[in-house]
This record gives sequence, C-alpha cells and structure tokens, in this order.
Amino acid sequence: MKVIDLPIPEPLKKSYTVRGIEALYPPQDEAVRSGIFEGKNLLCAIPTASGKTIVAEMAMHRQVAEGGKCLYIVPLRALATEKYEDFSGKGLSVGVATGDLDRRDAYLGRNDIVVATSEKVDSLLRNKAQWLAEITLVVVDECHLIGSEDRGATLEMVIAKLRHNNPQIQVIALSATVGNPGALAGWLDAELVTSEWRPVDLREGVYWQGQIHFDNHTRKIPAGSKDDDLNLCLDTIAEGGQCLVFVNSRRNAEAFAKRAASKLKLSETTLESAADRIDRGASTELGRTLARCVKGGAAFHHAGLAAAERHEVEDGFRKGAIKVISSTPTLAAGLNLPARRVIVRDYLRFSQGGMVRIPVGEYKQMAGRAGRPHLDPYGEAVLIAKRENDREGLFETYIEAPPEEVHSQCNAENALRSHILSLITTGFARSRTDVLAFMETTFYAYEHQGRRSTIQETVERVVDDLVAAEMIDELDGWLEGTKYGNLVSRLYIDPRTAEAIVDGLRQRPPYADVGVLELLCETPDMLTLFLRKDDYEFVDRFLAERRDELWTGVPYGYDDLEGFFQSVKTTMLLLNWAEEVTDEMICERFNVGPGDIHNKVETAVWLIHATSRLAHLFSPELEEPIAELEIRVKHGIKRELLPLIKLRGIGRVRARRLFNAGLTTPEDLKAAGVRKLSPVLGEKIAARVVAQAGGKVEEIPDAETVDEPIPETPVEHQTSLSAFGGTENE
DNA sequence: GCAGCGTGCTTCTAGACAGCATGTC
DNA sequence: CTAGAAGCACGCTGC
Repeated sequence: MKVIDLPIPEPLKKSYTVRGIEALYPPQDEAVRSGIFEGKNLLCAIPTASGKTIVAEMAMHRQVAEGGKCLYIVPLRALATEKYEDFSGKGLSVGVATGDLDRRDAYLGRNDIVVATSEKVDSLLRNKAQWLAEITLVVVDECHLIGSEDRGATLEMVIAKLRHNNPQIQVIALSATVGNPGALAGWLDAELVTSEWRPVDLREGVYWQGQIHFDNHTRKIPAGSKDDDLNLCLDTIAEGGQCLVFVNSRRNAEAFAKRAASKLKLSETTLESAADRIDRGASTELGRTLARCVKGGAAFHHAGLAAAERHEVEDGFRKGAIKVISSTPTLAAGLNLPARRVIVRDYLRFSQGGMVRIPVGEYKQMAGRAGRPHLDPYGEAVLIAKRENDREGLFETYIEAPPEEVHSQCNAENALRSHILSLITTGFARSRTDVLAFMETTFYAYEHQGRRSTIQETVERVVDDLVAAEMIDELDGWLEGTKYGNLVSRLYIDPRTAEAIVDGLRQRPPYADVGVLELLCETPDMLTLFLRKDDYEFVDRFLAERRDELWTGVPYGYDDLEGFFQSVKTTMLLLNWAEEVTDEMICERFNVGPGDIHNKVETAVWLIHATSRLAHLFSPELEEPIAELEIRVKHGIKRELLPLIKLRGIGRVRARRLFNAGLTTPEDLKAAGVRKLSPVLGEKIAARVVAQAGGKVEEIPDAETVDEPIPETPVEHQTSLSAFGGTENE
C-alpha cells in the first residue's frame, strides 16, 4: 500500500515522504487492513523495528482528524521522551507526562496526543484528571509488560479503567512477539496482526571456537586477540559496523569497554569532543573511566552513570563515533539504539540462589536491536557458547524457542491492595460486588474464564485489610475511601508503605532526620542498597553513634538483620547527600555511581513528601520539619542553605559558594547586586538571581528572567539534577 | 633480597515507575 | 540449582 493513498492527514503523509517512506511494510499494511482507521482495536505483535510506531501514529492522526484525542502509554521515561520527539512537528500538538517531566496538568489535556508512562496514567486517573475522559484512542506500547511481575498489574488495571470509563475507546496494543498473542487480543476484542517480517534481515547464531554457527552456514571470526567476545566486536568494526554487547554486571560492562578501547586503535578524532565533555563533567571515578573508554571508541552503559553521561554514550553511538557499547540490560528494553551486530555474551544472570537463564523474550529483545534499517545490509545476533554442548543448546533455548506467554499479574495480593484502594477512592467501585465486577473485566478474568479462580478470596481479603487499616470505610455494604485512604491513593504509594509510615508517626517520636529516612528505607517502595561484607562494620559504627535517633528501633535477634542493615546503609547515603558530602565521596563510600545517587534521592524525596502529607493527618507537629527535610534531600543541602535554594538557578553548589562568601539570604544577594555577584555566579545567573530577590538589574537588557509563561516544550521539574554534573558549566 | 609471575581463594553481582501546587501581567 | 570475573594474598622462581 502506498503512503499517498492512505486516508491520513497531509502533514503526516508529507513527514513520511520526506523521510523516504513511500510504501508500508507488509505488517503495517496488514494493520491498516485490519481496520485501525475504522476504530477497530488491534494487537500488533511484530518484531522490534518493523514499524509498530508508525501504525499507531497513523491511527492517532486519523483519530484527531475526526475530533478525537490520543493517549500513548510507554513503560519507561526515556521512551516517553523518545516518542514525544518522534510525534512532534507533524501537525499535531503533543505532550508528555512522566514523574519527572510534564506540562502542567490542565494544559496537558489540551494536546492532541499525550505520551505517558503507565504509572503516570494511573496516577492521573487517581487524581481525576478530567481530560482523560476525552481520550478516544489509547495506544499501549510494549503491552507484553502486562506479564511483568512488578509492574504488569498496573498496566492491566489502567487499560481496564480506561475502557471502563469509555467503552467505545479504541485500543491499539503494540508488542514484541509473545507466546500467546491470541489471548491478549481476545481480551482486548482486538484484531490480531502477527508477523516475523523485518525490514533488515536478522541472522541469529552461536559463536564457538572461532566461528559463528548459523542454522545453515558458519562464519569465521579472525582471532585478533585472545578474547572471543572482543574478536567478535573487532570483526564487525573492521567491516564498518557497530557492536552492542550485553553482559550481566556493571563490572563486566566496564571491564569489556576498557579492553575494547585499548584494542580498537581508531584514527578518528571525532570522539575527542564527547570524551572531553564527559571528562569535564565527570566528578567521579566512574565518569573519568568512561571518558577514557570513549576516547578509544568504546563505552559502557548502566544505571550507575549520570544522566548526562548516558546521553553522551547514546548520542556518540548514534553518530557512529562510538563503535561499541557494553551494556547491562539498561539498553535491552530502553532506547532504540540499533547496531549491526548484537553480542549476547552473558545469558546467565545472578539471582539469589544462583545463576538463572535470562528469559527468551529478553534475548529476543536484545537480538532485535541488530541491524539498522537503511544502514546495515543485515543484522547479526550472536550468543557466545562457553562449552561445547552450548553450541546446540543455545540454539534450542533461545534462537528456536518461542517467547514466553504473557499472564496476568492481577491476582497478586500486593499489587491488588494498591489497585483496589484506588478503585474505591476514585469511585470505580462502591461495594465488594462492584470491585469483583470490575475485576471481571481484567485480563486475569479473561484468562480464567470457566475455570475456578481464587480472585474472589483475594479481593475479600484485600478489602478486609484496607478496612482494618482504616483506608476504607464500610457502611451497610458500601465502600468509601477515608481521608487517609484517599490521600494514600493519590500519593501513589503502596498501602503497606503508608501503614509503615503511619505506624512510625503515631508513636510521636522526637523529630530526627535519621529517624524519618530510616523509616522510609524500611518501606516496600524504597529499594535499598546492596550490602557488601565490609559494610556490616561500616553500618555498625554509624549505629553505635546514632541508634537513639532511629524511629523503628534496632530489631532484636538476627532474623532480618541484613534487611535492617541495608536500610541503614541507604539512610546513610541519603544523610551524606543532605549534608553536602560530594558525589565523588558518596560514590566511593557506598560503591555506587552518580546515577544511583540520583535514583535513591528521587525516590526518597517522593516518599518524604508522602510522609509530610501523612504527618498532616496523624502527627501535625512533625509536618513542618519533614517538609524541610524534603527540600534538603531534594537539593542535597544543609539547613543553612534553605533560604538561598528558593531562588531559581541556585542549586547545591552555587548556594554553598554564596553562603561561604558570606551571602546567606536573598536579601544579602539583593544588597550585593549583580556586579558583586558576577564573580561568584557568572553574570547571567547573577542577574537572574538578583531579579528574583527583588533587586534592580539595569546591567542586563534582556531580563526575561522572572517566570516563563506556559512552556512550549516539557519542563523538567526542578530537581537537584544539576548538582550531578559536579561543577556547573554555565 | 626482591621483582615478577602463577595459583588459589574470596568477593561480588540489573533495572527504575510514582507526588505536588497553580494563578497572571 | 545453572557462574565467572576481578582482586588479593601468598609463595615460588629466577636473577
């Protein structure tokens, strides 16, 4: 089918033809024929990179042309940004909503297309964003994640809620290939399009002793070094391609990149700039190591990297300057970063109890990254066999194996507790019968139709729990959220987290930073740091001094000493951060990367906020000190910098510099004036700051500093992110 | 006596969603 | 269960 013949708006057609897209790929063709333009539901289960996004995009434009509004649900923030950029500039207005990125709520709904993470959509539903009622098409990207143990239930409930609100809503679900697409399609009342077709040929093989064995031929790999994994890389690079290597630990990723960098011997100098930028921005050993690798044309990628470092690596690879990335699973499901050859070096992954094979679906996900459309003649995915019998075995377990089936996670009590609370607080259900009726519309019920299921018992038990926890009132068979329950639902915290916090607050302990933080680190919403052997002593020394400040008390016995120590270690990291310990020191002390600090801080800020709101209900005298702690942890500052941090453009580094120069309040800055501040802050920032403090800024003509109107592009929430670059670069 | 190397033992291990307030020159 | 890389202490070897 030709693009010009499609019933889609002109600007979109043009954006395709400009990019050289003139005809649809076969699976896209089939999707169009299945009736997406007539409002039919669709499950499109086709390989990575075979054009799923365009299918959804065409349908969205068509919907908007007919007066509709679209919601595009993704699993990751990075993906939300990617899709936002993808959809922008083609004639429709696009917005993004994720936890750290959004347009102000009311304006968000003015867009034709809103891209959001599943949790954000759930949160918007809980907070009753009115515009959600206007959605006529919802696209569910990576919908196989319904089967994910930790987040699948959320996605499933969100879909069910949206369909409940508007039974006419069109649903387009996109997925990599799954074992049971029929079941998912059945639940969604969707047409099913499956295909193995790919725009670039994908060859999957197993490497063993100098050769890649494909199903009907082999390929010799020159032995340039003693390492097989490296040889596979060098081979691809020698013929002008790029390589993605998946390994199972951060240490392995770093070690591989170092080895690759030393062997690559590139002549180009285009890397210098990226390497220099990383090096200049790096305030940690990790960053400096990365810079050295990048200089050699190789990079590693994992969640310990600072955001800026990740972007440098991704951009450098896209531009072709970086030839190889060794990565933990961060890149497997994340951004679209294709490479000619994908090497799945480690197919075993550590889990408590031993090494476990990665799922087939995850292998397919990684393999699917091989081959860049229009750029590579073909893509290769290579598993490395470590012993003779793996040569055959890996073919069977991965290459020829069908992907896993997707099953509902909606019968898990822990997931249901939170979702049932939200059903009741938002009025989806007003009785136990209602709750069960709603659950009947889920994929879980669809999968268990005609079979005995335990969902009713689970629901009853969960409702009992919520009533006992005073989050729900039950009167004459009617269920209603209490003030407390409503708050918990809207704060989007796990009810168990809320209970733990409220238990802590109700004891009315004397306020202590340590007490609050440790309490949060004990909740299921906070993932704690890994505990190494030497950490026991490290943590114990801290406890010896400050155990009196704990709100939870030191547990008796040795039942869960490890869990407790993990929480205390995480508490220590957060305290260090709020006491202005440098990221370099924190990384060294806790064996983490800057990205880890950011993640821990972000989660902690969210939970501290929730705690202060809960304190308002249960222990009002604690609300204010907790709110103050929230600001301190958010920015990573001691109490004395609180007045300065209120100014925009001032983060932990600049505030500290001003304070040390004797300027401790906005009034001081106003009195000092732009001229005196410029040496400390730079002229531009100085002007901005003085303007905010109420001073005159005659020196600067363009004082467009005060407050911007509605931003055209999404704004990043003010977080302490800027502090992660270490030194400021303005 | 000591640098350099090999051996064997110990240690360690991926990722990442979510809140909020909102009027105005 | 289905592991393997890196770091380290130690001891041997060769000069």
